[in-house]
Amino acid sequence: MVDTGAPETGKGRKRSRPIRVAEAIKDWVVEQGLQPGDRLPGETELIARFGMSKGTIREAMRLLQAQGLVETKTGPGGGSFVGEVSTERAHALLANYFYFRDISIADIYQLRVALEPEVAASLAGRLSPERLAELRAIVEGYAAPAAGPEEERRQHVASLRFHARLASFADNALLAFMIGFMSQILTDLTVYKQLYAAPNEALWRTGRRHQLDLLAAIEAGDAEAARAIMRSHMEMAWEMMEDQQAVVMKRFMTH
Amino acid sequence: MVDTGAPETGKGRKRSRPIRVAEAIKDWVVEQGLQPGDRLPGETELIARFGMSKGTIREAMRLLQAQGLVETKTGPGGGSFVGEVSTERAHALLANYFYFRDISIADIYQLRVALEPEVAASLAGRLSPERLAELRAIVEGYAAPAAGPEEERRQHVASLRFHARLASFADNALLAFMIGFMSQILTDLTVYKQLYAAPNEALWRTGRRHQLDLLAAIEAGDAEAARAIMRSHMEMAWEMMEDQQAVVMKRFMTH
DNA sequence: TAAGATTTGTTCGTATGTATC
DNA sequence: GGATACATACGAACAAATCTT
Repeated sequence: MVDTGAPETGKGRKRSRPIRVAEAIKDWVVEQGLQPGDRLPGETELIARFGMSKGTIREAMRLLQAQGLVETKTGPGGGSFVGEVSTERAHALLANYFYFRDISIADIYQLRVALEPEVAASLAGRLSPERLAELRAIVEGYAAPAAGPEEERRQHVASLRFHARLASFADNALLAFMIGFMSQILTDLTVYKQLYAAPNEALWRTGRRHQLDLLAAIEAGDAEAARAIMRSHMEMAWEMMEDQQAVVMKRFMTH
Repeated sequence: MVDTGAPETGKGRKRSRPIRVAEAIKDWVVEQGLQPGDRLPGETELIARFGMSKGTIREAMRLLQAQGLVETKTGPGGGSFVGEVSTERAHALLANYFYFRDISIADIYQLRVALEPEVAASLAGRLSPERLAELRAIVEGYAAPAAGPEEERRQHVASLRFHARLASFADNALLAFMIGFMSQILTDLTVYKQLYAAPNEALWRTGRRHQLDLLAAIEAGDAEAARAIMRSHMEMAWEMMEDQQAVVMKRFMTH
C-alpha cells in the first residue's frame, strides 16, 4: 500500500514499541484519508487494539505530537485529533536541523536573491486591492528614518514581515514556506543582535522606495518590472550586511 | 539568556509537564553549549531534578526524540545523548508540513529552476576530481536509453540523485537542503507513480548531454556556462512533465 | 560462554486534573 | 454542584538490552 520508509529488511534495528505504534497510527491516518480535526481512537481503545500499556501508548502519542501530527484535549469529547502541522512548528523543526550546521547571512541571501524575484513576478496583476493595501500599510510602518537603534530594529523586523507576507500570497506553498522560514531566521537574529552595522539613511530610503515601486509594478501587472525591482532590492540588502559573515542559528527553536 | 519562544505572558495556555520538561532540557542544552554525542542526565537524575515521575520524564524524552534532538541507548554506558538532526529526518518532518497542503510538480520546478543554476555556478572550479568522478559515475548509470518502464524509473531516480549529490557539495547548507528535499519528493513520487508520461528518447539524450556538459563547465571553472546549462536542463525537465499538474505528497513520511 | 552490573523499556494499579453536560 | 468522560500523572515492579569481567 504505502511505503513507510521503514527498512524492515537487512540490519533494520529493533525499534521501540512507541515508535512502532506511532508509525502504525501514521499509516492508519493515511489509509483512512483522515483530515485535520478528525478523531483518533482514545487511549483505552489504542491500549486494546495494540495490546500495550497506557504508558507505551502515551509515549507514541508524544512522538506524533512533537511532529505536529496530532493534538490532544482532555475532558469529555476530548481525545486525540489529527493535526495540521502549523507553519510556525515547521519553521521550528527545520531550524533545529540547522542548529549544528553553520548558515551564514550570505547563504540566506543567496537564496533570497534567487527566490524572491520569482515571488514578485508570479504575483504581478494577481493581488487584490485589500492585499495591496495591507502590504502598503506595513511599509507605512517605516515611513520615517529610524531615530535610534531600537526603532531601527523594529523597522527591520517590519520590513522582513513585508517579504514574508508577500510570499504568503504566492500560489506556491513550497516557495512561500522557504521565504517565510528565512524571514523568521532573520527576524530572530534581528531581535537578539544588532544585525545592521551602521544605519545608512540613503540605503534605507532606497529600500523603502524599492518596496513601493514593487507594489506599483505588481498592481500594474508588470511581472518583469516586479522581478527586476525585487532583485535589486535583494542585492542591495545583501550588500548592506556584507561584513556580517558570522554564523547564525545558535539556539534551538522551541515549539 | 536565550528566548525559548514560549509565550509565558498573555493567554499562554497551560502546557503539559512533558512539554515543559522538554523545553527545559532544550534550553539547558543551548546554555551548556552541548554538542552532538554529549551525554544528557539519565532518567533517574531527571526524575530527581524535576521532581516528576518516570513516565512524565520519558514522555518528555519522546518529544525530543521525535524532533531528532536526542537519541537514547540502553545498557551500561547508555542513556540519552544530544543528537544532530539528520537530513533524512528533516526531510520527513518537512514533508509532513506539506501533507495537507497541495504542492504541484510545477511548484517544485519553479524552485528548481531558480535554485539549481545557483548551485551549478557556485560549484564551478571547486569540485575535486573525486567528486567529479562520482557524479560522472552516476550519469553513467543511464548511458543507454531505457528499455522498459522499470528501467525508465530507475534512471529517473538516478538522475535525481545526481542533482541531490551535486547540491550536497555546495557550501550553502540551506541551498543544499532545499534541493535535496525536492529531489526526495520527486524520487518518492517516481517510485510510486509513472511520473513521465511518454519516454522520449530525444529528450532523454538531451538531458544526459546537459549533465555531462554541466560537469565539464564546472571542471573548467566556467560559472556562467554552468549556470546557463543547468537552467536549460531544468526548463527542459519542467516541460517534460507539463501535463503532470497533479498534486503530490499524499502520504506521511515516516522517520 | 556466562554471570553480573547498568541503564532504558514496559507494565499495572491507582489517583488526580479538566472540560462538558 | 454533581456526574461523566476523557487525558494526565504517580509509584513500584519487572523486562530487555548491552557492556564488563
